[in-house]
Amino acid sequence: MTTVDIAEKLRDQGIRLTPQRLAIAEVVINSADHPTVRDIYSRVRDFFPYLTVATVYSTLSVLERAGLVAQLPFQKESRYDSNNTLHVNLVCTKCESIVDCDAGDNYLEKIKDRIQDSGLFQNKYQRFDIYGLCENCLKLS
Amino acid sequence: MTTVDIAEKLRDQGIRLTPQRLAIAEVVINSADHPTVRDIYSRVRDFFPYLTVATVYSTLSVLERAGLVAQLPFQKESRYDSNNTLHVNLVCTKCESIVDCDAGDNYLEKIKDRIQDSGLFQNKYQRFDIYGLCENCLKLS
DNA sequence: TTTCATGCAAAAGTTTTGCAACCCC
DNA sequence: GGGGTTGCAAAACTTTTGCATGAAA
Repeated sequence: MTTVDIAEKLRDQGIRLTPQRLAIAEVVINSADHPTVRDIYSRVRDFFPYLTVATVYSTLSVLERAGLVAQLPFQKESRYDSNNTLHVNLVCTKCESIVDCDAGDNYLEKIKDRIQDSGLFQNKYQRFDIYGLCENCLKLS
Repeated sequence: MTTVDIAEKLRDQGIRLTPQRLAIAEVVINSADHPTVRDIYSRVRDFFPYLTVATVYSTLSVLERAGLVAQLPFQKESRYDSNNTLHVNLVCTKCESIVDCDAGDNYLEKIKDRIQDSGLFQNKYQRFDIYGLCENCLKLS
């Protein structure tokens, strides 16, 4: 996604536009590796040497409330996902890589629909992780 | 599950049996509310006043490695799940309750099978959370 | 007897908070 | 100009670690 598109998205959501925010949003949205806060901090810091982690945390919570990114808490630290479609995260327990994966046949939609239709719960968003070994770690073992 | 059954399970897994471990395992396995470490600590402490949180953490990691419980990291703190079947966690964003739910039609099994069959990933275990409003919070709103 | 768990204390690491200066709208 | 954001520092909290004592096998 281009810088201009991201700026427009932020404005659409009523988020005040600052250079730091734009840079942070750009890094998270254009990273497919589900970066940690330290990853994001480190990548954005190349452009804003005075940036602090507090600003990164603050911005990420703004982006999350706007629905642009999702926080994925893990045991050690959170990862961030900018894919807001219904998908599965394939989490490698060895190298800690995370890859998005389509579940196929609209299975996830069907599960959510059924729960919604029961009237016992009102769905907002979801997280589906499958833990195991990624292709690369499989080869190495 | 009875104390005797739990003791047997621990022994089967080669876990050294201590009164503290048995009590912690019993609390987690017989709690359907997905307790936090502090919840577990507080419940077991009634019986073992000298118990420390370090022991609770240590025991939980042993139980997790044995596959008896699953850790669910959240933003604030982890919750513990003793349901090792393929299910969905309905997580209320208002009252923070977590209720297990069957997905129906073996959808989860089908999704996992497809990923496994692709040969690109080797499944171990999974976590599927749906966030939203629980029945009770829906009524109150 | 040997090995491992417990309790206690301290450390580590992530995330949050408070506040003054500054920038966006 | 007004209100929200940044940067800096410190605090809060969960989780981990080290080590001596004590209990399980």
